[in-house]
Amino acid sequence: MQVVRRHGYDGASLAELSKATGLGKSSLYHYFPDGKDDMVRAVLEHLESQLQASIFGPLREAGPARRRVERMVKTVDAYYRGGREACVLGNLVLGTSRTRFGAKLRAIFDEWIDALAVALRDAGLSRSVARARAEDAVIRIEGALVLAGGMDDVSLFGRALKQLPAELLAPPARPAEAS
Amino acid sequence: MQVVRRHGYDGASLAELSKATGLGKSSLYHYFPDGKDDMVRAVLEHLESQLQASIFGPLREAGPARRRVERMVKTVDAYYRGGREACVLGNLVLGTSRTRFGAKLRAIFDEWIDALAVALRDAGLSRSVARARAEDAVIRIEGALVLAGGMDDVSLFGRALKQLPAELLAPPARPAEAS
DNA sequence: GTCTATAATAGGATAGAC
DNA sequence: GTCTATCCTATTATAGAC
Repeated sequence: MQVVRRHGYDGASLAELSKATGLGKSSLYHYFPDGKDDMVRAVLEHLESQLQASIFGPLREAGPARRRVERMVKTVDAYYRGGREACVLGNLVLGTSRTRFGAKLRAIFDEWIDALAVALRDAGLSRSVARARAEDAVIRIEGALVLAGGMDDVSLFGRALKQLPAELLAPPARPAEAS
Repeated sequence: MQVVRRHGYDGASLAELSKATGLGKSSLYHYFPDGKDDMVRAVLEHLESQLQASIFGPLREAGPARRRVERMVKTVDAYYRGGREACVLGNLVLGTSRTRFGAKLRAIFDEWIDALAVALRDAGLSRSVARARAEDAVIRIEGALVLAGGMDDVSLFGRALKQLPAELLAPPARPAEAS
């Protein structure tokens, strides 16, 4: 997963995957007979259950909505190491890997948005506002990772994360925000 | 530029660059003696002057700030073809290309944020709020491209762009927004 | 400046011994 | 299940004719 998140699909060579896992190429092909595609699929499966356990699940649990959102922010911050690590998903939204793994990528993004929207509904927001803000949150997180990486300034990521709870949980009175 | 924006650095092979430009490999090496790095540097130079002419410049021109921001949004929408095209910059914020072109990437993002902050200051916002919101705008644009790509739903990009002017030009009274 | 041809290497993938 | 050895292709890059 680290290799894919750092190099993307095309940049993740078998040599690097071998080094990172400690497995020789033959062992990799033993576990993943279909080659690199198979390995990246496994990365996405692993990522999905990781996210389910650490982010999506907690967002749906009982408890104050603000707490659940703040917990997500903390977990996200840790997961991306404060903006120093890139996003596996963002990295695979590119070139040929996008068409290869499109369905899974979409599913994971969707689970994320859904789980966050549940928390926002519990905070009293309408279904459509909750959905729109949940999308916005993911947009901000992914965008902040890109900009923090491009500017080589992780404080951009920290600031974006810090703003999230207030923006997401604000009263739904903002002008252009449709119900 | 199209090849780089669609495939990223690692995915942009000389074969594709040759096909896209209509130049044979030898011709490419004639114009770009240092190979692919040279070509991508040229892409970034070209992109920079394109953006200066079509986005950064107009953002700094005289005229109502709202108009200037709306014009940027329109140009951005056209440039990314409504979310169907990826971002060259976002694509190069990855793997080895990030360290190779880091300085240029940072410079271009910075010019963008600076130009936008000028417009926002003209709208009456303080220097620090203008800067923070300008960063936020770039974050949203890049993030919306990632999510629209990942979800295969360009309407996410359209919606994010549509919200931008109002969010950027809102009165600076929002709670957690430092001066 | 462009072409054909060709290096030289890295990349993905497989064979077969152990 | 792991190892060494190897294949094949794509890739970056160069040489030299035109």
